[in-house]
Amino acid sequence: MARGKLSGPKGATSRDVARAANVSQALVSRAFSGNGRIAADTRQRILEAAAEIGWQPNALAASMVTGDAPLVAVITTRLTFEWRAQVLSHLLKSFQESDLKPLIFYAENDDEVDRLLADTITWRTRGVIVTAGVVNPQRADAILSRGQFFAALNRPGNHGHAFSVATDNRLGGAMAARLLHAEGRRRFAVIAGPDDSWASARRCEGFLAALDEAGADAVVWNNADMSIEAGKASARRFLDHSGNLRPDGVFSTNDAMALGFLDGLRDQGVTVGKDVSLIGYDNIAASSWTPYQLTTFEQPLDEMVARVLAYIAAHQEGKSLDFADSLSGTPCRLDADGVIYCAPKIVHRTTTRSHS
Amino acid sequence: MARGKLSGPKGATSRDVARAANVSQALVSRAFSGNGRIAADTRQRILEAAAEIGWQPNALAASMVTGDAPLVAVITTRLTFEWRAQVLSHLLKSFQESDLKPLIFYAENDDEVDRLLADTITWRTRGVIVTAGVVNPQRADAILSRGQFFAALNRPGNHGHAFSVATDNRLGGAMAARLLHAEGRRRFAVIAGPDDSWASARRCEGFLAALDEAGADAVVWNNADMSIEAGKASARRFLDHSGNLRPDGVFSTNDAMALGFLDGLRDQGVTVGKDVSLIGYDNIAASSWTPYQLTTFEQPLDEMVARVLAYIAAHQEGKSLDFADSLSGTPCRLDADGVIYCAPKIVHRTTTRSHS
DNA sequence: CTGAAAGCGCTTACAG
DNA sequence: CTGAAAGCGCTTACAG
Repeated sequence: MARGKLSGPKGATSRDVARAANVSQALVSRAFSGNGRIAADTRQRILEAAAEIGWQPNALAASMVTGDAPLVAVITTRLTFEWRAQVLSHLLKSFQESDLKPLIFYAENDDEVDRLLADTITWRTRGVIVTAGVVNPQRADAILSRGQFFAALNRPGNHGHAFSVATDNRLGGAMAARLLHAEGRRRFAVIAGPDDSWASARRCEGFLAALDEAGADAVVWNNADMSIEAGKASARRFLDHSGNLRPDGVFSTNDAMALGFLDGLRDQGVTVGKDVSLIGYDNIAASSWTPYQLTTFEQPLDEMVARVLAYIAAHQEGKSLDFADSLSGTPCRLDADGVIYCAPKIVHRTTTRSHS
Repeated sequence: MARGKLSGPKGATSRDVARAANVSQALVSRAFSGNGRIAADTRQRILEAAAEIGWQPNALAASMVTGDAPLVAVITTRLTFEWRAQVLSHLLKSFQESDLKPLIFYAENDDEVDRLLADTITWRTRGVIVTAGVVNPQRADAILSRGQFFAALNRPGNHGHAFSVATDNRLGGAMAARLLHAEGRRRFAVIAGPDDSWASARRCEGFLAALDEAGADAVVWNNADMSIEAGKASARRFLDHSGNLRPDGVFSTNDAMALGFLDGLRDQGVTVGKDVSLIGYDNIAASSWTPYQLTTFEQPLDEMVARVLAYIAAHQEGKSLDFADSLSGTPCRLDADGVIYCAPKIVHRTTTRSHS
C-alpha cells in the first residue's frame, strides 16, 4: 500500500548512541569526525552502536557549531533547453564528487533571479552559482561581503570580486565568420536571439567584427526566443529573398535555432552545405542526428565547471585563485571584463563545406 | 577583476540586529517569523535595522530548534535524456512554489543510488524523492521509520508505506497495441530497453498482453540503453527482414529509440506511417520536429508531480493521504502494487495512419 | 584516551 | 507587548 505514513520515533541523537556504547557524547562526535584522539576499539564500538540505532551526525547541527555547511546555492531555470540541462548535470556531478550539496533555487523567468539571490542568504551556503538570469552587482556585492563566494556561469559576474567563466562567445562568432569566409561565402546572415541575451549578443558581435575585418557584413535576424520555431521563422526570412540574393553563409547563435532553420529549409530546393553553409553553437545532441548533421561549436563545459569548482575550493581554503597560473597553458584567458573565457571547439559536420 | 575574494566580517546575528534596533533578541525572531505578539512599529524598526545590516534569519539555526527544515532530498542522475531533465525541471518548479528547498543527490549510475539514499539522512530533510535507480526496500524502511517521507517517481516504491506515482506504462503499451491493431497492422515488433528497466519492461508487457488478447504477438528487440543509437540498431534488424516479412507495427518504449529508428530507416525505401506504423513514448521535444513527427505518448508529468507534492504536504501535516478521495475523477488509479498509475495521453502525428 | 562544559544562532514557552 | 532563559544537537577547546 502506498497509503499513509509511519510517524516514526523522535530522531535519535548522538547522546542515544553514547548511551548505547557506554561512552560520552563527545566521543561519538570524534568517532564520526575523525577529529581528536579516540581508541580504535572505542571507535568501533560507537560505530556499531550508531549503525544499530540508525544514527548519523546531524549535518545541520554540526554546521551550527563549525559555522560552515558544505552547501552551495545554485540558481537555475527551466531545463527546456538541452544546454541548460547539460550545465546543471555537470555541476551536480562535480558537486557530488566534491561532497558539496547543491541547494537549488529555481527561477521561472529572469526577473525572479535577483529575488532568489536574496533568498539564498538565509541558508548560509558557502556561496552561490548563477546559471540563469542577469547578475545584479549590488546583490553580488552583498553576497561577497558576507564572505560567501559568487560565481556566474556563462554570464558576466558584474562585480570586481565575482568569479565568472564562459565560453569565448566572441571568439566562436569570429571563428564562424572566418570559416564561412574561407569557404568562399560572401553574403552573410546571423540568426540571433534577443539583444539582451548576453551570450547570443557576444557571439553575434564576434561574427560581425571578424566579417568586418574581412571587408564583409551581415544581416542580423533577431528572435525573441532562441527556439526551433525561431529558426523556422528565420528560414522563412531566408526564403523571402529570391535565389541569388539569399545569404550563403549563416551563423546561428545557438543550435536550436539552427536546427529549426534546417527544418524550415527542407523541401524548398535549398541544399545546406552546398547552396548555403550553416554553423550553430552548443553542439546539443540533436545536432549530430541524421537529419541535421550540423557544424557547430562545442562549449568546453568540463573545463568551465572544473574552473568553478577550483574557485570554490580556493575560496574554502581562504585563498584567492591565481588566475595567471591556473590559466597558462589552457585555452582560457582572463578578459578585462573580469570573465574567464574558454575557447569553444568547432565540430565539423555536413552543413559546411569544410568538414574535415 | 575576477581576482581574489573578499573575506567579509563574521556574519551578523539576530543579536546584532537586536542591538541596532534596541530591542531584545527574541523580538527580532518574532519580527521575522510572525509568531508571538509584537507591536507594528517595533517590528518595522527591526525590519529596517535588519535590512541595514543585511541580516536574515539563519535557516539552519532555526531548523535546529524547530526540528524541521523545509528541505527535500532528490535523487537524480545524468540529465542526458530529455525526459529526466523535464522531470527534474517540473519538480524544481513545484518546490520553489511550495517554499521547499531541494538538496540534490546525483548518482552517476543506478548502483550508487542506495548509497546516496543512506547519505541523505545526515541532512535531516523532510524526506526523499527518488527519480533514478532502484529502491532498496530496507533503505526505504529506514527512511520512513525516522518519520521522513519517501516518494518514488516513475518507479515502484518497493515498500508498503512508500509513495509511488508513475505513468500507466502497461496501459500505454496496451493502447499502442490496440491502435496499431485497429490500423490493420498484423506483424508487430517492440523496440525495448533492457529487461531491468522497469518502465520499458512494463510498457512492453502491456503491449504484448493487449496483442495477445487480439490473438497476435510481437518480436521484442531489447537494447542495452534506450538511445538514438539503439533505435538505429533496431532499424537494421528491421531491414534485415525482406520486404513482406518486416513488421508493420512497431512500438518503441521511449522516444529516443523511436527517433533513432526513424533515422535508421531514412533513404531505405520505407515510408513510415504507410509501410509501417511507429509509436514512441515520452513525447520529447524532438518528436514533434519536422523530420520526425512521431506519434507518441505524453506522460502526465504535471499530474504526477502535483501528486508527489500533495503527498509531501499531507506528510508535513501529519496526515495520511486519502487516495480513494484524491484519485476519484482523475485519470489515475491506485494499483495493488502500491503505485499510483496515471494514464498517458496519445499524441497523434504522422508515423501512424490514424492521426486525427 | 576520555569526559564535562561551553557555545553555535536561533525559537519558544514562561514571566512580567 | 517585551525580555530573560532554556534548549535544539552537535563540535571543540580544556582538563584530567
